[in-house]
Amino acid sequence: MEHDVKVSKAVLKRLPGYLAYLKSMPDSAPANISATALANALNMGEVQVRKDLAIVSDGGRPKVGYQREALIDDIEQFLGYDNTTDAVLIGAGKLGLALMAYSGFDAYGLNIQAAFDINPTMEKTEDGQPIYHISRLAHYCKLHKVLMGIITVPAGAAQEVADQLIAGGVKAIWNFAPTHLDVPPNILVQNENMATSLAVLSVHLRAAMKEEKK
Amino acid sequence: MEHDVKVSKAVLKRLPGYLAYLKSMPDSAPANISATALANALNMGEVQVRKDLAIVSDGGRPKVGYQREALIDDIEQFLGYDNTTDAVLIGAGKLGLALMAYSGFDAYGLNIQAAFDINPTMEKTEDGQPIYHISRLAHYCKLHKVLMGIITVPAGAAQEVADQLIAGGVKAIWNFAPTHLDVPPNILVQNENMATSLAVLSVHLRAAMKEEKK
DNA sequence: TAGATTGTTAATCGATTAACAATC
DNA sequence: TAGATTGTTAATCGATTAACAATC
Repeated sequence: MEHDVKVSKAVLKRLPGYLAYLKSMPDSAPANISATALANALNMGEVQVRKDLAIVSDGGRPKVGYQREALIDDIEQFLGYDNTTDAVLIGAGKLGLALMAYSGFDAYGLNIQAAFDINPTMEKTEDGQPIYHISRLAHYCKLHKVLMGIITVPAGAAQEVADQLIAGGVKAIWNFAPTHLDVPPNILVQNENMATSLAVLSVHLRAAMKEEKK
Repeated sequence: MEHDVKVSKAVLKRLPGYLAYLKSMPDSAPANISATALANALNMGEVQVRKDLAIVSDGGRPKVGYQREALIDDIEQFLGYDNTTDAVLIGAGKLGLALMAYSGFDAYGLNIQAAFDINPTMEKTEDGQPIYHISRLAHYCKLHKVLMGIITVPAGAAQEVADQLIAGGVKAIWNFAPTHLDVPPNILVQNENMATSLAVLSVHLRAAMKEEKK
């Protein structure tokens, strides 16, 4: 388990897939699983899987494979799912409130403490998280040492919100607004942009239709 | 504008970014824009931007750049945003209904015709799109020549839904369920998996905190 | 003309895949 | 021992970046 190695984003994005598959296996399944089996199940190259697993695990045994439970733990630990990250969310609209209500983030160690909005229409969410006016954002982040901000405001307001978050000491931003954010190099912006997915789908569809006509 | 060239996913994912930026410019801005200017605004390499633009546009003029309006049209046409794709959505839960209600997809030429659910609690969405029982899915897709399916059911039901979609002739699947889908090679699955984003963010945060302690 | 900007050709970089030796 | 599986080293592939010639 080489923790100080720089891991590429490509690898990081594959790890949750392994994790989900391993967790989906019934308890009655064998206690061990080989990289080969994992690769086949997920339609991936077995060498790639093996290399990825080598990063998070301290090794499988030839002819036996990896211990399933241990591997799950290793991936979760590597991804930091075992200790909680506090986050705030800005933009208590439909999407924002849906994310606040989503309970599944617990499993990833993400805890959305509070929401902020320029015009809070209620004091608390359904689940009791407070909704504050956006003017208190930076101060709140500093006070509670919040490290992650989730932006679900309209595109036009996103940069301003990002600036406030950074002023408050936030180190990572999960950006659902369909716009580019300008941030210092030490701040990570992860864009959750549906437009990019739609672009890929749309072009594939057109190509598929052309193919059909032949 | 080389349409038959195979374009990598990496390029496709960058195009919406250019498009959004170009569209966000005020009408009062100059009619021309250079790849250099675009690159600076989006913090990208200028050669990369120029190469990407060369794929969709039939060329800019040295010393002048690209015509902004024409470039917007070219990108939209390339991405197929100019002609509508019909889609169905399966899983009329919170996320599913939020996507149905989102009006912004029009801009990408996406039209979600109908929703399906294993247990439809209402006949129509707020906006009047019908919600059918899932048993009618494959038949509906065939009848209406639907090419895209959007899966927002729980992970355990996703594969079954995907199979039905493919049986109905769907060629592209937008998968919001956090699970791997097994599909034939000519079907495109685009995964919208928050877990992958969270993995990237989580690992970055831990590294940032380590850095701080030094 | 000079200079900004384009588009192309070549070099670099990084990630994936293939080949193979080590091990249980 | 034989064979499955691991982990590593080398080769390939693709994408990004750098260098440069073309053009308005």
